Amino acid sequence: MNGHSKGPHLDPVYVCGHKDPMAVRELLTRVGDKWSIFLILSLAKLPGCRARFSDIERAIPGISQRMLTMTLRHLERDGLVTRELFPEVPPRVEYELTSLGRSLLEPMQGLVDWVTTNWEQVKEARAQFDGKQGSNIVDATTAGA
Amino acid sequence: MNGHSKGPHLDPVYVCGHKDPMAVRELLTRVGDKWSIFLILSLAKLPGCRARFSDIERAIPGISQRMLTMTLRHLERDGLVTRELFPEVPPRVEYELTSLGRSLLEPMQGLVDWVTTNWEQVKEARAQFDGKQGSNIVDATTAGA
DNA sequence: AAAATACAAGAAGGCACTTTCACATCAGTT
DNA sequence: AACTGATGTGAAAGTGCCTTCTTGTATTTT
Repeated sequence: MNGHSKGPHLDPVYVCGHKDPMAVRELLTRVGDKWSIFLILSLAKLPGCRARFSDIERAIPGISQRMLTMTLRHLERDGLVTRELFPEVPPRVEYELTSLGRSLLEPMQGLVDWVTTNWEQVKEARAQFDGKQGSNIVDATTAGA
Repeated sequence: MNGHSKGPHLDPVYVCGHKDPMAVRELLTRVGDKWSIFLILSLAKLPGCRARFSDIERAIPGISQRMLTMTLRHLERDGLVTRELFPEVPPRVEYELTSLGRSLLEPMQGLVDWVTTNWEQVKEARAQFDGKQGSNIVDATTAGA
């Protein structure tokens, strides 16, 4: 219907006969980088889903000014946050989740819940898998009694 | 409680006073790579959430054998898919979403729905943002009548 | 006058993720 | 005897994200 042409080096192919996987991957690419989810969930917890630059910086240990700036720009570009500059000195800038950004919180919460419920299982699966790799080389194929 | 030591270079810090953002980011790191979501959603659509290697390969245009193998290994390691090798010649291998993997489909569907509903808005926001950058240099600050 | 503030952009480098290409298996087919 | 099929591994190269460091502003404080 609408010829969507942009997107980060994604072939305009409808995978599996649907366009959903393509678009979902774009979303995951957008939100799955190192810092975006921290920004989104941090803003979500603050009153009015709003905070200034330095507040977010403090809320996310380890983030650099550069990455905070860049991540906020990306989210702003995608319409998920707004940026409001108050021309004071020193400057004050407030970021806020847009309604679009807040609408993303619901499905995000679904992921949060899934992780809360199931992450332990994932870690166990990893431990078991890694254990098998290192020590138990002998398997049914080679273990002909 | 349990000293989890592995994980992709993540500081053991509880961000925002919760551990959720950390774990969610781990999940997004896991599932947010270039191909994982295609694999998961492809398997989800197939009968029994099960398919062989070459079927998945055909279902995902552009994926290389190497990336398909590696992505499947990662998902297997995390307990999201199982791998069953039939020692035939030529070999046959079937992959299937585990119950853990299938439980992830529900929150994933939440993302799919959000994208279906809102992605157009994201694209519009991007277009508008990119437009402002290029041409409309003059803003309220410099435009003192 | 020098320092601190709050925010942000630029350059340079490292590292991780991806891609591409080649190679290996082993029975059945030509 | 060479080829094909189905799955997978290894090496090498490319690409882009992320980190770190530096520079900048204009006012208030010391």
